[in-house]
Amino acid sequence: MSVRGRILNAKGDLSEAEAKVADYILKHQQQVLKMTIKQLAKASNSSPASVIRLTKRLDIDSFTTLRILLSSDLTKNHSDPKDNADITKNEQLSSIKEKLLSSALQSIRETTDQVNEDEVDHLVSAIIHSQRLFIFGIGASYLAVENISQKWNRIGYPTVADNDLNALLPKVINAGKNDVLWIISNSGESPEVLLAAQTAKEKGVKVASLTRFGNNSLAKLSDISVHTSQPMESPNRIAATNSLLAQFMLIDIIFYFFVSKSFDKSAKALDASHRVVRDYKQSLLK
Amino acid sequence: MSVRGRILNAKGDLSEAEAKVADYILKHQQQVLKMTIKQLAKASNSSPASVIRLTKRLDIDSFTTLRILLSSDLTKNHSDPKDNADITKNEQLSSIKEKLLSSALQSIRETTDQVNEDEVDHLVSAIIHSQRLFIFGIGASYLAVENISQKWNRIGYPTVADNDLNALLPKVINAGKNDVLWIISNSGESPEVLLAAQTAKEKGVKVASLTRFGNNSLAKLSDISVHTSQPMESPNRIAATNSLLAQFMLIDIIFYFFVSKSFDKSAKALDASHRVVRDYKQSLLK
DNA sequence: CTAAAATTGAATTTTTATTTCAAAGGTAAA
DNA sequence: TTTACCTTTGAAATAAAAATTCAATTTTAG
Repeated sequence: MSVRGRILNAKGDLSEAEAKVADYILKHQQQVLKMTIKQLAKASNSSPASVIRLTKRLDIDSFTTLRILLSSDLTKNHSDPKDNADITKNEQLSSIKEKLLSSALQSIRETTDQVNEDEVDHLVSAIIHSQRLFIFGIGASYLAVENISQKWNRIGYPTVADNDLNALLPKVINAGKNDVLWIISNSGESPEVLLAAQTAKEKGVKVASLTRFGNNSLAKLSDISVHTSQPMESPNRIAATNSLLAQFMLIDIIFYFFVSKSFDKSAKALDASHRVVRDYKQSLLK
Repeated sequence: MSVRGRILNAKGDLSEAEAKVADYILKHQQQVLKMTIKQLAKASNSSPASVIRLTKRLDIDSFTTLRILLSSDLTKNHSDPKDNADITKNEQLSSIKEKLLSSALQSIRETTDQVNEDEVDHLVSAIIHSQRLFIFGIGASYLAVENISQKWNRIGYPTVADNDLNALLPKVINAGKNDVLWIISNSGESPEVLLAAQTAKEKGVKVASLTRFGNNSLAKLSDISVHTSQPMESPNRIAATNSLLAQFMLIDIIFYFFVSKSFDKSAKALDASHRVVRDYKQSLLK
């Protein structure tokens, strides 16, 4: 995993001094490459000991190794300077393409990079052992809800998808321990989704969430939480777009992991689904 | 210049001991990354002093820098050989991630690459000048329909989104020359979408389509057609997934081109939409 | 309010990088 | 052949950097 991914993943567990170092690294990756521990400690207002503690916490064996990883990351992600540029008036199509492509690639790469394997594992197990799977999300996140719903339906795990709290709550009230409610929310702060989560918890329904990275109320409330990468500082307009792609990427990863884990049942079902849809279309043509 | 390049360039000027170190580095780049000077000296049958003399001769300021350059070189030249592998039983999450990532990046890159600028231009003009925009798609493509609908709604162009022919046809029957029907279909061959296209054409409604690349009936029927890249020969299971990401990427490109072209109206509306949703959430919290 | 645990950076120790330097070997002119 | 003068080399010394220890301090839990 990349240094950036490691840092974002560990963010919650870092002490204050460690977090200062981590922030400095995120913001000055290029410079850190050429720094010694002492310099980095000074630049980030901490101490050499904290720098070392951070590297250990990131599961990197030495500061030297950290620099090597960082160098590799920077080469890999070497993204054009087009970064972070917002869309402007009367722009050329080619310029828009470049901007969107570079930020899309970055989002997708980073999201994949920082997938938390344990959480995905929990989520997949929870779904496999659940009786029913409820999925909830509003606004743009409802697209992710639909996507999840369609995918799991295709492998023989019927789901209940909602984007209306009034429709969801009665179902949740009557749900129980063997059910899972998976909530999608980019910010993790919409009152609607928080209410849904709270209600589910009170009924003993297992709550999973998919949010963007970083502290948010929904993730805190959830039993299981997975994350998309937080776009660096990409402008408002593009950010919304990237979060969708990132959500879809993450869903794909989770879905295919699920398929792989329940292969005998799921893969067969998936192939059968493709076949039945094709046959249906054939019959319509006659 | 890469470390390898530097060494080959300097080859003639190296002393015997320096050459031994240089050879060792060329043959064991990966290991050298993790070695100290002393270890490298021993492994190459020379001395620490010779190692340093070599780095200076290569015009590299320190051994630490040499390692950083080497790390970058290795990353740059490491190409991903994970093409076309399907998901199998009980696979590691990391392996699934790699497969999905590499095929996702490819789809998105290719789709962006082969955007037909003229067609996008036509489509954008048609929408700008239209009275009403109908969007239609079934199955997984309905996610793209919803995505388009939400995006244009946000900039003050209300849309009519459907995934049910029974709901769509009555609307199309009563539509006219100034309306646009945009149909999303990966294959471009579903009977439902072909029927929708035919009906619209008969009523003089302009038909746009978004399909995968290559000959397909829907594209032929359409007045305007845009394409996602045709996945090379990626296996069935992953292909479905990639086509969604590619559709979304293409939609983003078209959308932001649209925003850029109608900037004064759209950008303002977009920002206002973000604001009004935020305010609404604030009010719910009180 | 107190005891235990966690956090922190100064100081120290350990390790690594770099420089120095004397020995060894080579070369060319006398 | 001798001698003076390069060049190369690695052992040893030095300098620098990395990693650890530990006591002081803050935070947390009871």
